[in-house]
Amino acid sequence: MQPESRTFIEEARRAQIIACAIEVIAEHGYANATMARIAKQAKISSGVISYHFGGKDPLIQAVVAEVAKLATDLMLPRILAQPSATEALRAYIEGNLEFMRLHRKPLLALVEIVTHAQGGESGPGPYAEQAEVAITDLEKILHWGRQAGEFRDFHQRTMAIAIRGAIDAVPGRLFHDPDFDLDLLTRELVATFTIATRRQP
Amino acid sequence: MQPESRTFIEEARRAQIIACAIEVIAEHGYANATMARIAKQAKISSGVISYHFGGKDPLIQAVVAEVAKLATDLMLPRILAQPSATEALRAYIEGNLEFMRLHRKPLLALVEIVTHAQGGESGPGPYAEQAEVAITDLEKILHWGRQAGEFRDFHQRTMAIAIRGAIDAVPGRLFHDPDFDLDLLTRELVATFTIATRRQP
DNA sequence: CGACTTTCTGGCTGCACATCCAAAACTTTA
DNA sequence: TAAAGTTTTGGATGTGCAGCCAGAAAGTCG
Repeated sequence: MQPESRTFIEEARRAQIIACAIEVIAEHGYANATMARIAKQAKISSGVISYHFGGKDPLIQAVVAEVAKLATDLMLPRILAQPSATEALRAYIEGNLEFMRLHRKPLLALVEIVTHAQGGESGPGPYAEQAEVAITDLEKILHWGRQAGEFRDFHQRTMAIAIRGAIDAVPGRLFHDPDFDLDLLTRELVATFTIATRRQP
Repeated sequence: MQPESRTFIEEARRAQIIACAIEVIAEHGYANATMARIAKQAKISSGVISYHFGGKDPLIQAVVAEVAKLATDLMLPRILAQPSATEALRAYIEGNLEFMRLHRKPLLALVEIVTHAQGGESGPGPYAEQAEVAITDLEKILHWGRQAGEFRDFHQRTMAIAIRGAIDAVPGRLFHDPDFDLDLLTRELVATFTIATRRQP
């Protein structure tokens, strides 16, 4: 069913259920996020979720789409506005960490889903592609900097993996230590990778 | 029951079951690693596992202990043998990636367990401490380099998080892309963090 | 107001799983 | 070899879950 053809009630319910799913997953972890629990959070019967989404998997997918949209909307414009690759890299790192500050719970929910969800058997997992895209996008910035002569001669893919790895490690820290100094962390990460990528004297 | 007081059969069974658990978890993922499946892999009845380990949780703990021991035995001597912090950091990164090469399956199993296991509710999770220790150990190397004047003036904890994040991102890549060039990755990661940490001219 | 559609409820069903257990098979001891 | 101990089997039990459905409630339109 397309968004345009949805009732007002339909839209409201979907939004409410997605919000409650995010809340429950972020607070109690993916494994404890049962249909019943999400329904209880929304103060509705669990059948309603099946009615509007068709099952648990589609609901989870909707949550992922929602959070991914939030993140893209926040970060993409910032990155594209930069005049140089060095500044784009800075904006990339800052944007990621800013998102963690502004949307803690949605981010935690996303991380829970991406790390815990799996589509039967050892296969790539349903969100491997998402991770791959994140790496490739970052590689584009690095490529830009290499072309422009701003960066030193490193292996793009490895550098992309290192940077994303460092960023992806933050939610876990944030989760277990809420008093984490994100500003400090942001400054230090930007400094570290600016030094690590720049053309050496 | 202490290791010394265990029968020959007891020891053999425990080792066999742990090996099979590693195999199953690494090949099929934590979620698909049921008692029945591990038992089938070992060609025994599932009751035997309960008999020797007392349940699933203790088995998983035993697996973690086993792999952690493997890793420590490989890496610690290498790191302690280095004459400078810079070389210790190199040995740390190389040791970690060498471990991934030599013990792919045990490592995958460990990662699966650490990311998927959880002890009810949102609490710290049973292996949060393990991760914390890994960070703290790395901080010791960084502290050494700072004291010795080899490294620049960065925030130790953030740098430790970045380095571990980069290393921890590798298993995921390795898992979905077995033809990954680990040698290249190792060289590049060492180069990147050597540059990122060294005293700037 | 009625017919009709959309939305919701609460409980039922079936499945996958860890755990438990009684008895069988095996091993050690005397 | 018999008795006592250990190990293994295979199935029974109970739990927690997603999905399903019959009917109730709420909303819409002539």
